[in-house]
Amino acid sequence: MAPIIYWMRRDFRLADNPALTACQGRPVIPVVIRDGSVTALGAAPAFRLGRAVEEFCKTLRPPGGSVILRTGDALEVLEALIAETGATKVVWNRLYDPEARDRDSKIKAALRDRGIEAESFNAHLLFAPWTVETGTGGYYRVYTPYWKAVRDRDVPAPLTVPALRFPDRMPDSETLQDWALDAPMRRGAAIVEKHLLLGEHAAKDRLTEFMDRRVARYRDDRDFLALDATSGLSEPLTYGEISPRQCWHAGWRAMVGAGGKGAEHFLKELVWREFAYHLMFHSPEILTGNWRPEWNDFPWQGDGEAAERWRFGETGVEIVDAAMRELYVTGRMHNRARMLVASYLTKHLMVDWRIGRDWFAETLVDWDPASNAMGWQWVAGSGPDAAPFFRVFNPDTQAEKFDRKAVYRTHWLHGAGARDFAAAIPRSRTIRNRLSPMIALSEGRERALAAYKALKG
DNA sequence: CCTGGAGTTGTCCTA
DNA sequence: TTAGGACAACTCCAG
Repeated sequence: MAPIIYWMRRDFRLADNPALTACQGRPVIPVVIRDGSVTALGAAPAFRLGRAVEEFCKTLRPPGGSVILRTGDALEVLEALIAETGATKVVWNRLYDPEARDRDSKIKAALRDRGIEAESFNAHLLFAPWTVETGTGGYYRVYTPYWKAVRDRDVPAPLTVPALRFPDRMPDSETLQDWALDAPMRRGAAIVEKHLLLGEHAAKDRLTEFMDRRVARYRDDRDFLALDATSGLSEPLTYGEISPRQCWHAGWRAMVGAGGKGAEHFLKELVWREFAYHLMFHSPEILTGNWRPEWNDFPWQGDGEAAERWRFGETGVEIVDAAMRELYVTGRMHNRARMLVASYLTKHLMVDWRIGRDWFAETLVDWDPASNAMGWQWVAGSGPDAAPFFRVFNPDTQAEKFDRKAVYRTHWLHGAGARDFAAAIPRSRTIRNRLSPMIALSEGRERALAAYKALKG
């Protein structure tokens, strides 16, 4: 019986996996292709992708199955595998960024031209971007109406784990060692590794634990930087180790149960992820340009000393520096801290939001193109449904509110986190403590607001 | 077509 | 000490 090729990209799970489920009954050949979309990844996302592949291989059942690794143009790799194995069908779960859509649609057409079945599925999102539209047929530019439009929709129940079988002889494969996806991380890899939430089992356990123990307090506690009060699920969601549908149904069960308002807020956060994809699909320029073109005239600062000090937590503003260290050591950052450091970079330092976007793309293990671009433009003020520009975060006020006892700052500036940071950064760098801020907080605020005012006038 | 309510996450000053 | 209003209009979106 001819095998099916299952092309894996961001869906490293067995449960609720439509493409994998479509492989039932025939021998399946899972393949990961190192094409341009992989080589273009930042250091942390590339490293994390490799770990996702490795972990997925361990969960494959029955044992004996494996994931085939190949390098090259995706269509050429798939065609080579078809020739080698006699496969007659290729399946995958869709991605929604513009480059992937362009690549995948061409591949689908090319395969079908050659008489190969090609089928793709939605697994990465709750709501395919084109299925949500305003009353007049446009796309949503404001979150709340988007939320109201989708919150009561039926979401299909998650699929169960399919029964798989593999060909008697698998095609040749490269190895993860060959790929060396962790190489750009250098000595940081071993440190970030300790903080990963890795694999399908761990993600499922985390979701269960979150719904059992944390979600009821989510609304009240999620902003406190030193608490483990958020879901922490962005990372496995990015790599598809858990599906948004699994999260959605768990959230709904909690909301009608003991989770209440906290669970509702969790669902809204999940829908922010959907909204980001909705925007990226209908307005892909959000990835690269100021979504509001008037911001093209804002005097954005380029990549200089200010940006470099920001990246390595040397701004002299403790809460900002602590957060930047958290990012470097763990590959993640608390949601509120992300807003705060983004506000500081784009407003107090007036550095172009794209410089921050790129650093996050380099360092976040939960990096997602849609959420990252939307988040940066939201804070910078240049995006859809953005915060008003006068809404400038004051790092001192934020620290007083959300890190009152300085537990977070102390950990990253003077405690175990500081030691991890010292061990993670390039050897060529020396840690500089007690730096003076580049600009006083009030002065930075006034300067940014003045530049904004000039823009409007 | 018109109308009107509303808009994730803030800060600062004044009374 | 604390609560309320200003900050800026503007766009979005449903009815």
